[in-house]
Amino acid sequence: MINITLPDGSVRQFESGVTAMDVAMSISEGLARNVLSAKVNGKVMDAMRPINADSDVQLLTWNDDEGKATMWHSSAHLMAEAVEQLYPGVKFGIGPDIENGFYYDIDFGDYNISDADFQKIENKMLELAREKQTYNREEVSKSDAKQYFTKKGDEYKLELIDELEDGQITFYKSGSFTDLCRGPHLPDTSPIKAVKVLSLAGAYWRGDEKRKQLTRLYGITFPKKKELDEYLEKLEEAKKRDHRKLGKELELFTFSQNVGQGLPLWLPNGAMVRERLEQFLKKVQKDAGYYPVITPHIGNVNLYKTSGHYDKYGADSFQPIKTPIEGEEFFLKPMNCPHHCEIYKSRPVSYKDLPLRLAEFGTVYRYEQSGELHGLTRVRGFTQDDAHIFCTPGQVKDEFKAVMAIVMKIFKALDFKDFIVQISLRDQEDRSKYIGSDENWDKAERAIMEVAEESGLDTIIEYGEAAFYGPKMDFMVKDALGRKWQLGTIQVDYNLPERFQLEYTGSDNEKHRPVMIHRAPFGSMERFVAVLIEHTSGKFPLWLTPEQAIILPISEKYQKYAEKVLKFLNNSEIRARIDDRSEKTGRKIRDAELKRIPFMLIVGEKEEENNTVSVRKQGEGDLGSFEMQQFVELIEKEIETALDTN
RNA sequence: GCCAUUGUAGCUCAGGGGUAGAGCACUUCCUUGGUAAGGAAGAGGUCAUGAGUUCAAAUCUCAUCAAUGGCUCCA
Repeated sequence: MINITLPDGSVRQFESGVTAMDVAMSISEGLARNVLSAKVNGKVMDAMRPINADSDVQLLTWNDDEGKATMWHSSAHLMAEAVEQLYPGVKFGIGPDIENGFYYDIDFGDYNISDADFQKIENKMLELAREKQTYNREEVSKSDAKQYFTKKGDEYKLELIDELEDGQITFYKSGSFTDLCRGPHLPDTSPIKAVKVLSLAGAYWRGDEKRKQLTRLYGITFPKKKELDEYLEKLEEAKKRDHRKLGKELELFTFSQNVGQGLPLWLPNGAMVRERLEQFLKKVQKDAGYYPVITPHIGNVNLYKTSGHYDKYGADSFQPIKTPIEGEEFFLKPMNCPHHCEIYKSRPVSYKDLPLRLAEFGTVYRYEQSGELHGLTRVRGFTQDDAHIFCTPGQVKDEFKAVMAIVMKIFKALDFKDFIVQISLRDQEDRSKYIGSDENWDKAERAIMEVAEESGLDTIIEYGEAAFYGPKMDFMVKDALGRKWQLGTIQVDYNLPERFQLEYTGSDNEKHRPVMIHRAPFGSMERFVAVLIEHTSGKFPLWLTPEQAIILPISEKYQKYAEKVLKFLNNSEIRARIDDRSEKTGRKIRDAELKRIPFMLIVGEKEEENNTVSVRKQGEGDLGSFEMQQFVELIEKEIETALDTN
């Protein structure tokens, strides 16, 4: 007999070889029906795997993330089986579960699959799922595994097997499909009641663009049809918050083929939002001891040879522009740091001048691959809220912390709560991607790790994500569709000061090398505004929004009074306008609501008599009657609360 | 850059080898209306661009450009 400990601490005795499913059955049949897999001593495995020793067992259902993962991974196998039956001879890459569903990378050979095939695949999957196919685990020797896939002619699986150790290889069979797989899987296909093949995309085998491109089929499954419908509806809702859609509707920005791909044109509304963000940060930076600088949009090629950008990115940049007579070459600047280094060098620096903080909203141009461009989040010309802090090695930590405080201040002012702090370090295996000595890198990485530790923020570490000149701390947020984007970034750099031979005179009267901190709290104005649009679905905070209030006269008779109200608001620095169209009030309200104007001031006979305004808040409705000064105070208070970041 | 899909009025979209369609937006007129669409009339398009097939191309073919979903990349 063995002891099985359940999550509530209770212990039950079973014969050795009991399965998690048996355990579930002993509790209730209903529970057993919902079990997808089980966590045994912290490891997720098949509910049908025998347990031979005392163990902690947690039964996993659709309510557990791991349970969902099991279901989706099994669904990937089901989709593969359906595809194999419909298109015999296809070969399979990998088919994992992902955050929302699963995918399978498939080599369809000559067949040109398109989304017209989805329905057919879905129907086949449902048909197979109804057969209640069991997922059978089988341990196989390396040679048997290779023999199976050699016979099948699946070179992708053979490549995967080659990298596995003999004795560690398992197959899972379900219906007519056998896959090389670690598991775990569902007991059988019966929980899969609703399926959707979502999209298809090319995906390089093993993520290597030099290798063959397979077709990646994305899908998702649910135990209930209703849940699938809800999921699809949620996706539709998310699309409504897409910044590209809202950017058009609210007239924030646009693109023109005549200007060029990835080169955003900011419309007046968008420019107003962006300018206010810039003003906000400028004030914060002024208080934090930054000096503004301004540098040109191009720089001599030699500047980038010095910085190392030329070697690293020269071939993948917009190519240099040349002077007609001398033939001198200039790059559109892809970064502001080389220019700022030259500013540092413009005069001798004493340790008393440090930290020197040079800030610039610098527009940079990068040649991004055409397939990568995406609304305002990935563009070819964008403005960084850049600054470079030159300091002594001893000042690095305090400066780094001060920058983090600025990032937090901004996130708080804009109510960004959902962000990930990522520490991006060197690739542990391949160091050829980086410039600078190991010693400098170690110093920089250590500094960031220490600051992160002391900050108490939850951080994740990603190896291989560092910039080529130094490690960084990135602030990541998700967009409406769950895609992750990097916004703010703070980078510690010992390398560029060396390349540019930056120096300061210390108190010992000797020359020393400063350390550079690159930082951009917003990251890029374009990307930040994009994410802000999606997070607020276009309802910008009151202090940012282009129009804070709109005055809606009930009829032309109250136009004069409306003008009086407007004048009062303008004198109080409130951005407002009158909707003087010959439309009914209901219509004016509807249009203002759709334009996300925070406050609607309805004025008619009543208001004119009492010298008041009727206030309606966007998305909330009627707030009642206010005196003008009262309304101004309402707005001022809301802004003050939002910007009170201390 | 690669794979797939798409490109018709300012926007959202229907249509489809034989004279270009709708709703909204826009303009004018009527209406002066109290918390999410008042009414009428009008104007607006080389059907992304270029070539080819055809008596005839917005429609079929090819190329180019751009957009969308991914992959790779991201200083």
